[in-house]
Amino acid sequence: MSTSSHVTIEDVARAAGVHPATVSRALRGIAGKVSAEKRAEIQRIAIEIGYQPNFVAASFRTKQTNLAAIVVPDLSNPLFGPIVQGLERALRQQHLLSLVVQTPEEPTERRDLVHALAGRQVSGLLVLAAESSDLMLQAAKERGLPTVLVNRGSGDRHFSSVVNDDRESVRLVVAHLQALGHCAIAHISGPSASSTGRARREAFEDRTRALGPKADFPIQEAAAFTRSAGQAAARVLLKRRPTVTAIFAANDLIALGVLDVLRERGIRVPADMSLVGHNDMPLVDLIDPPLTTVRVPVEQMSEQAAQLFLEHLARADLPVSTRVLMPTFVERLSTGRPTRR
Amino acid sequence: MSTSSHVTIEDVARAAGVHPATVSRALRGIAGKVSAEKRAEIQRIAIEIGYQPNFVAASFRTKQTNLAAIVVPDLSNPLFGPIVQGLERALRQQHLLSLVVQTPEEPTERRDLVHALAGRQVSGLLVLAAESSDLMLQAAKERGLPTVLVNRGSGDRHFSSVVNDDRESVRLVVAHLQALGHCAIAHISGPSASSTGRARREAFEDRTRALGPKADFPIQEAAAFTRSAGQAAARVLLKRRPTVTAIFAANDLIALGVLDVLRERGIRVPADMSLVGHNDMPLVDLIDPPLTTVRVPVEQMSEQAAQLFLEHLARADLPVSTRVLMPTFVERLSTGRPTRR
DNA sequence: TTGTAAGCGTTATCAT
DNA sequence: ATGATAACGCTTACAA
Repeated sequence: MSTSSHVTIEDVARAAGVHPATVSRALRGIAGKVSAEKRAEIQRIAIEIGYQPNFVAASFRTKQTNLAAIVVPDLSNPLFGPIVQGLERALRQQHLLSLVVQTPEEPTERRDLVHALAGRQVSGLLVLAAESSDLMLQAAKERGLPTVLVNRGSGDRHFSSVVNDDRESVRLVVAHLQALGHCAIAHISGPSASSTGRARREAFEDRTRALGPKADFPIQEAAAFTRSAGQAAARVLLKRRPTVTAIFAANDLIALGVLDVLRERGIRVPADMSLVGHNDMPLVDLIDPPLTTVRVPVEQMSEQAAQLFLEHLARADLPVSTRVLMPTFVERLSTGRPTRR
Repeated sequence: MSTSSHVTIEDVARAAGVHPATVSRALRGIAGKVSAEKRAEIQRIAIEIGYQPNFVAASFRTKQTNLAAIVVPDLSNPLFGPIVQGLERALRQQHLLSLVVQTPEEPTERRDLVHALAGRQVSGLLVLAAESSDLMLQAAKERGLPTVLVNRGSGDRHFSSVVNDDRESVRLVVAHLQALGHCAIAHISGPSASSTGRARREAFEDRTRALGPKADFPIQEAAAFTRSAGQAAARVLLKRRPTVTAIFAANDLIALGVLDVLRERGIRVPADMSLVGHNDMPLVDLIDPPLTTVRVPVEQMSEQAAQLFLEHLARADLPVSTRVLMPTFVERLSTGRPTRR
C-alpha cells in the first residue's frame, strides 16, 4: 500500500505491540524463538504497514554482507561470460549477490580495487585468470579476504583454485595431430607471465621432446590471449618456421588470430595447415572451418569454484586446495592429414 | 604493517589526539574544514596504524551505497557481455560498483530479486532486455528505484531507456536485399512479447507493405532470441514458404539457428538463400559465411545508459527519456543476388 | 518465549 | 577549525 517508505522494525514493533527484538526474530523465522501465532501476526502487520528490511543495517551489525566479488579481466571475452554466468547463478542459490568488476590494467589500480572491495566488506573474491603474483592478490591476502582463483593456478599455493588440466589438454591435442600424421607441430603459447600460458607450453615441450628434434616443434609466444596477439605471433611463426603443418594455439582467440593470418596468405585450413584452439568458446563451431579445440568444462569450473569459495567462507582456516578439471577433445574440421608441400 | 584489522576512525582519533569527527573530515578531504597540517598528520597516522575505512558503516549512515544493479537475462549471450562491460566501466569511473544479477525465469522470482536489491539499498537499476510490463519493473517502480532500460524501449514511457533505432535497422536491411534483387524476403521475428521483437516486426511490415503482396514477405515468429528458437522457426518457415530467397533474422543468434537448418538441408548461403542477422555479435564475422548483419552501437549504448542512469541518480525528478541510437549496416558474405530456382 | 540494552563505525548537526 | 553528541536500523547477549 505504502510507497517507498522508511518503515523500520521499530514501527512494526509499535504497531504489533511487541519489542523490536521480537520483530527481528519473528521476521527472520528463528526457530523456536517466537510463538507461531505471534510470528504470523507480526508478519501480517509488517506487510500491512509496508515494512522493507534494510540489509545494509543488518550487514553493518552482523558484519556479513553476503557479497561475493567476481573479478574478471574482460567481460566481452566470450570465454568469461559463461563462467561468470555459472558463478553468479551458483552464488545466488546460496544467497550471495555478485559484485562484478573488471580488472584494471594498472597493477596499483588493481590493488586499490581490492581495497575498495574489502572496504565494502565483501565476503570474498573470485578472481578469473589472474596470476598469484598479482599485486591485487597480494592485497587480498593482506586484507584476509577469502579468495579463489578461477582458470588459473596458484604456483605458490597461496590461493585455492580451480583449473583445467592443461597437461591433459596438450596430450589430447598432440595425440590427435600425431595420429593424423603431423611431424612438425607448432605451439603458439600464451604469455609466459600467465600460469596457463606456461603450463600449456611446458606440457607441450614435455610431450614433444620424445617425438623429434626441437626444431620440428617450435614455440612462439603470443603477447596476450587475444585475437590480435594471435595474428602477430602467427606472422612471426610463419616466417621462422614456414614448414610446420599444424599449429596448436593456446586458446581459441589466438587461434582466430592465426586463422586471420592464414587466410590473408591463402593458406588453406586444414588442407595446408591444421589448426587447433583451446577452450571451445561459444560460436567456434560455426567459424570457417569449424575449429577443432579442447573443451574446458566451464559449468563444472564455475560450480566447483563457487563451492570451494563457499567452503572458504564457512571455514576461515580451510587449507588451500586446487581442483583440476578434465578437458575433452572436440574434433571439428580445422584439422586433417598433412599434405606434402 | 598490521594484518586484517579492526582499526576504526576512533582509534585514529585517539592516536592523533583529535576527535573522531575531525578524522572523518580529514580523511574525506572536506575542503576548508580541516587545517592542512592536521589533515596530513591524520592521514599519516591513519596509514601507520593500518586504518581501513568501513564503507558499509558509511553507507548505513549516509544511505548512499554507490551500488548499481545490472540485471541481465543471460551473461553467456555474447551480445550482453560487451554491454555489461561498457556499463561496468562507465559506472566505476563514477565510483559506482556493479552488482550483476541474471534475470530469473519466474516473474515472482524476478520481483523478489528487485526487492532484495532494494533491500540492499542499491542506488538504482540498469535492466537489459526486459519489457516494461515485467513484474520486476513494477517492483522497481513501487520501490522508487531509479531505473534505466537498456536495449528495450518502454512503450508506456514509464522508464527511461536507451535503444537501437529498429526502424532504421529494418530500412537498411530491406534496402540492401531489394538492391540485390530479392522480391520474396522473410522475417524471422523475435518473440512478440518483446518490444524489440515487435518493433522490428512492425517496421518490417511497414517497409514491405508497398513492395508487394504480403505472401512474398512472410513473417515467422521465433519463440526466443536464441539459436535453437531460430532453428525451430526456420523449419516452420521453410515449410510454409519454401520460395523465399532471403531471410532477415531478428538477431544474430536466431540467424545462426537458421543457418544450422539451411546447412542441414543443403541450402547454400548466399547462393540459394541470403541471410541477414542483427547486432553484429562478436565472432559473427568469422562464421561460414561471414554474416551480413546490422551493428548496434554497443559502446554508445552502454555509455549513454550509464550517463542517463547517473542523471537519474542525481535528480530524482528527472523526466523519463528515451535515447535512440543509430545502427550501421555491415555487409559481409551471407547475402547476394537471388538465383532463379 | 519475550524484553532490555548495548553497540556496530560512520557522519551530520550543532555548538564552541 | 574542531569538538560533542546523536543517530542511522538492526541483531544479540543477557535478563526476566
